[in-house]
Amino acid sequence: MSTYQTSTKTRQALIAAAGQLAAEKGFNAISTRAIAQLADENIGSIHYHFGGKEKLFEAVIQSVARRWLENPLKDALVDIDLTSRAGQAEAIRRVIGRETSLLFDKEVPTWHNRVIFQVMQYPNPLQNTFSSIVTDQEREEICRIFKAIDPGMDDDTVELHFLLLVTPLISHADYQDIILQKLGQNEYSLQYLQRLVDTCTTQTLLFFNLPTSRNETSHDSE
Amino acid sequence: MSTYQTSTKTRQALIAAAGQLAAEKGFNAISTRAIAQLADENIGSIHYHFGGKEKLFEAVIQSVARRWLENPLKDALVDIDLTSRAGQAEAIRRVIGRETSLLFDKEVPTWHNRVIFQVMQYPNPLQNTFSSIVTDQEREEICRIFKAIDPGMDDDTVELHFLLLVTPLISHADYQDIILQKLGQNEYSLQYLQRLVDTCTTQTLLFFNLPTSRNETSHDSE
DNA sequence: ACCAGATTTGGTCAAGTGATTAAATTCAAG
DNA sequence: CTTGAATTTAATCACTTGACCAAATCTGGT
Repeated sequence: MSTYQTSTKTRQALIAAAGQLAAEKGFNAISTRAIAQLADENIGSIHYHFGGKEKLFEAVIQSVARRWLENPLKDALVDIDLTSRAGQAEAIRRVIGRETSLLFDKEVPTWHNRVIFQVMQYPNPLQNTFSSIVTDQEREEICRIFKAIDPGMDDDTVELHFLLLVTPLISHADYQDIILQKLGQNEYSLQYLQRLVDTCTTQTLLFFNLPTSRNETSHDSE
Repeated sequence: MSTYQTSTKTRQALIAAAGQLAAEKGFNAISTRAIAQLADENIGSIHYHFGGKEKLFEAVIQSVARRWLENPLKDALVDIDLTSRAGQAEAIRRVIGRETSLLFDKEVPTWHNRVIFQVMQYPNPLQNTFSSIVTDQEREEICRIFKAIDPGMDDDTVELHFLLLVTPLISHADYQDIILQKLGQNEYSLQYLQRLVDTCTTQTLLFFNLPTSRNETSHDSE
């Protein structure tokens, strides 16, 4: 009747193991046996708990997506007046800040980000799952900001600026290993992340001639 | 004796097929049989011509890297005076322009870029192959530019700006399929690429307070 | 036309694949 | 403590994997 205590533990172990391996080798390249072994669970459990390999992968995506679902971008922007230049600048700042927090939160297992990008690389069913849950809403909100900054902007240009805003962050998550190797660190330092956020923000604000300081309207560098 | 005509044709067919499949599913997820079938060659040929699956993959990387090897960044910058603000600006312009050409050249099979990023995602032997051939030199040249722009810049900051310069382009190549889908096109239009280049360039030049027009020297006090 | 070496072919091999299931085990509720 | 459902286990299924090889075929030089 009721569920066992061990049940959710087994599920979580399998999800974590699958995510970890998928992050490393890609979803196409991992076997149920490898997952079960890493999770220290039986192979049959995958079929029992999830109904098969593919369903397990769906659960992995859901698990990763939860972080975004719990922090809707819309909520973070709800108090902002997009008609003022200062409000627009603040919106840009929050978008970059929030995305950075979500991507580089030290609480989050390192495989989370990589799983996302494994999935987004090439059209596949899992990609649709994640897009429809997360990416689409994000894009919509961010595009709304750009439309407010320049109402005459055509759709392609909006998409371009959306991409220019998020790709540096995405790449930093995507290529975390190589980048950290070059930086000689084993995780992004707070200073580095702060500088990343600041530089991205400033570049965007400068480009749109928005106030770079929260209190002023004129623009100055550094 | 001499080699047969069909030999290189077979090799090329296998490399192309392997690249195509690796672009789609990743190097870890493709089989020699699938490669041989797509190439319309016999499975045994892979072992005969390359000595095994892994060696074939090495050849794929070599094949992709050739484009960069034939266009060294150093050559593109050889006539630039990095001590002048105008020269620094021109250097930035050339870096972005050249990288865009290399990445989005319509002559190049679409699988080339994706293979690169499949390989760069996670530490593996193929990654070292590509890094040592291509990435390391690129980074060194670009970092030289930033050191010229601001000699006081520390190494981490140089790396950061190196990344901010190239990641928008890389992501555009990396996530080509999703982006094009959103743009409703099947390849990047010249206008879009031009706007991408211009925007990236302008953002960087504005940030470093470099002259954004080729004829001016600098339009601000320093 | 002929030959020697280059290439291709089709097949075998052990190892690994995902799915499935019956049997064994564990646990919460009565 | 008993009971019956929830969970775990280990084994089997048909199938694919990369490597390898001996035989067959092809090709360029003579």
